[in-house]
Amino acid sequence: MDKYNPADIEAKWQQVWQEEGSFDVPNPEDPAAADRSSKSYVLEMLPYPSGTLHMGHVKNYTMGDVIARFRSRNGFSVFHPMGYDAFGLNTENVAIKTGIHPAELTRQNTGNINKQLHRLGVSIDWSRELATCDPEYYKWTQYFFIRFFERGLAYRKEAPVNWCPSCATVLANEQVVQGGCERCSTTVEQRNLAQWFFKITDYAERLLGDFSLLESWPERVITMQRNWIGRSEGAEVVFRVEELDLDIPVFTTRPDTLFGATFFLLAPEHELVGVITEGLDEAEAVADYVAQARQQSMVDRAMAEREKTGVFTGRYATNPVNGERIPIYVSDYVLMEYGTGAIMAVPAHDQRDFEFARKFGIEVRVVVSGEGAGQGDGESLEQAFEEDGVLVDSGRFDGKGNRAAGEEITAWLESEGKGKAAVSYRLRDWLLSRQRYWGAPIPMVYCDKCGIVPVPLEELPVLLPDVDDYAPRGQSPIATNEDFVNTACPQCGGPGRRETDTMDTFVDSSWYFLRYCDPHNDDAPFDKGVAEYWMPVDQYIGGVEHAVLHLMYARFFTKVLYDLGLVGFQEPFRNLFTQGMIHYRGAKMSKSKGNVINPDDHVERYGADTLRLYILFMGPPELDVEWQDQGIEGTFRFLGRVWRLAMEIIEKVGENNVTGYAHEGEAAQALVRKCHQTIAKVTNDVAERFRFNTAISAIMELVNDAYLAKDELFASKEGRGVLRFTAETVVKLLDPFAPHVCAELWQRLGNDRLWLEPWPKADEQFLEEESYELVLQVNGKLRDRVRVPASASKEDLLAVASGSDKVARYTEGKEVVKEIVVPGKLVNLVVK
RNA sequence: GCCGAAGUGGCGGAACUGGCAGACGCACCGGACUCAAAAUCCGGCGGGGCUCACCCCUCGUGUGGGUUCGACUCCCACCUUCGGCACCA
Repeated sequence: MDKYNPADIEAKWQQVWQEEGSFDVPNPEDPAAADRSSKSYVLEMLPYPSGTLHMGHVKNYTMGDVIARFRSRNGFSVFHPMGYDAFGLNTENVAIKTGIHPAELTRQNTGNINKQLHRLGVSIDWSRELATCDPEYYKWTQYFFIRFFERGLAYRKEAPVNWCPSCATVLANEQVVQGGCERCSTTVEQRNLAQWFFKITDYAERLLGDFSLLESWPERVITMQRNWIGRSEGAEVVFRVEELDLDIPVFTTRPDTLFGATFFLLAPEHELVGVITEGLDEAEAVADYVAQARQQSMVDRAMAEREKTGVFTGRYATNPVNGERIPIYVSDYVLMEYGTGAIMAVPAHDQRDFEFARKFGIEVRVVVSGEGAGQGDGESLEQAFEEDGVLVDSGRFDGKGNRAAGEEITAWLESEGKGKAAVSYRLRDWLLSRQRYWGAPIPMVYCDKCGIVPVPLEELPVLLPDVDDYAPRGQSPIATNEDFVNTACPQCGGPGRRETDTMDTFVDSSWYFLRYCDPHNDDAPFDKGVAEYWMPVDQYIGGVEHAVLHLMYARFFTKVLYDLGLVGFQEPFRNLFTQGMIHYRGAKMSKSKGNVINPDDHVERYGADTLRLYILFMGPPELDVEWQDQGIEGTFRFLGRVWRLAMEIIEKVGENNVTGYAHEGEAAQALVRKCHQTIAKVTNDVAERFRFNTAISAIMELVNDAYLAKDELFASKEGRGVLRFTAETVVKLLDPFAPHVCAELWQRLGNDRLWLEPWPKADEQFLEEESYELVLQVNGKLRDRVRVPASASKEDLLAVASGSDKVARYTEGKEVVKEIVVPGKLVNLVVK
């Protein structure tokens, strides 16, 4: 008997798949007329080519491959493409260090990943492979940028932005994690810079509302996006500055507390700070405070525990509900980026305002009275009362519930022209310009006469020029390339200067799933009809770390494309699965912790099939799991066991000995039944639940049963038929997980291409057992088990129960007060 | 502080709709094969107790309560771990 030798087997089948293009799917001739019901777009998040794949990638692509292969064998036309998120800082930083051109590094890295994916046996349509750094790709990224610009969805403005001093570039809000840079953790600084933004805030409402269009997304991802968008309902209320002809609007979620406003606050960056203090004695102190506030980092400013600071402006505002004059202060706990940058302060009912008022000796006036802490006056209050209650000291709204009163007050203000209901979002616009080299150039030209002018669409792509030095200096390295920078204004033909910033790589990855549909199209980013045919992605798989980054950006992009009439759907990913991470030695794998496991080593030692199988067998795919060095040994042993079982059957049964299967005899019948039960379980686990770990364990059980029964079964003709059927079933079921060894065994069993073979179907008649083990309980405690025929009636079961000696031992001399009979399961006698 | 997920043998995990807790795998122990070892095949493997190899009893799914004939599963409170948000008005 040949030994199980994964190296030979895997190379052999990978070559077949590559030469035959086994997983390539052509676009339909007439996409509009084509039947979409049998297509399935299976997609894993595309890799960033930073050298080699790590275990997280292996898990990601193996899971996707199992689903793709499973669906394919279930009759779906599976669309399973692959590409590379090839622009970006990692590559650029390596380029700076080594002096090798980023394009060359990318070529090496993508080539390497391509090889690794082939070695893992992932079933991909390689004819659609793409890299986002190819001009044929980023041409269309630039094209979208211009279309966004024309719609007013891409704009340039000067604003305080996040600056990472280590990466020497600005970052989007989503890329700042706990005050640090997402990539390098360096503390992010605030700088006032002119930058390009996408107006994602215009889509806040749709990004929230369209969750209803999704079929199956993890609840926590939706929650994370909800939190990130941070929608708050409330009111915009206008306060008038005394003596000046100035109205300042504020946003509040608590219009019910308006009568308790005892002061007014402006953010230090508020444009009216200078205006209202002009000519006053307080002007200097205010200016000092503002300057101080500006120097603070965003992290420091965002600390909730910090003591409140502020300064009086010398001006007063008029409260629109009661005409009261309240002092205007400037304080850094008011954020310019949220709401209107100004707030009304109600110290009795907002903890932050309360702290400020106590420090500055401002009146605390209770206007909502509630249970417990809500009793008492402002003087005795120890902290703000933020709960619901009844309004007091609020004019004609006294005695009303605060929630309802809030709505009435808002309506009243609206009729007076002093306010209106309003919604505010935490979400900020997406800052997409980067002062770095390795990205798609922003296709814009600055002209002294015409201003900002987009490059004409027919002149795209704006190619990324070569430079000598990629080191970041606060502006993109391409700014030093005069040939690139100097150009003619597309509008007036006069001298113009090109934009030298490049795009955030998240722009590139916001539409790649569309390009796969039509990757070689030179005339358009994609053919609308073809995209309509394949899209949306039926199953998207990736890491949860992209919950508010890639996944939200891609949703936004798709909605804009929908509005532009380029696609007919509003959500790109119908179903999302987020995989858990693989930990090693108690921590997530990272180079800095030195606990990285290289997949290549394991492929070399055990083969791709073993690695794939182990990674899925470790635990439920959505949970974080711990890599165990000895664990993989077990899966390798299992594949060896499968191999020996199949080979023994091939040798002893012969290729065409018995084609069907009979099931005379108890052992034969039991094994046939087990085969069908396993088919049913594996099918359900893979299709409905993505529970690959239990699917694999079910196959292991079948193999174990076959080992125990085989010596007896080899003796008879029926037995041999059953064994052949068992071997074929195991191979068919294991194929999505371990495709190479299964393809090989399938061939040795005398068949052809396994990946074209229909998925097996469980025969109902074998699923039902003829008898089962009935559990007998007394007062809910297990006392006996008895085998009973499946057809037994409730009465029969009761009779069995009372016939049991063990049960009798516990019911003796007691009164049976209740009999619970669950056919198929148990009988429970309740006694007193 | 708010929101969410998770806590089961020595370990990873199973038990899908409340019904035999611990499937499957790892580790460990024993047996077969062998001159021997490895590999392989077979068996055992939560704790405690007993008239201790057979059988039987009892406790046991983070902690404390509750609902139920019956709870790993449902409800309440708490503890721990992980993740998200957090001076967002």
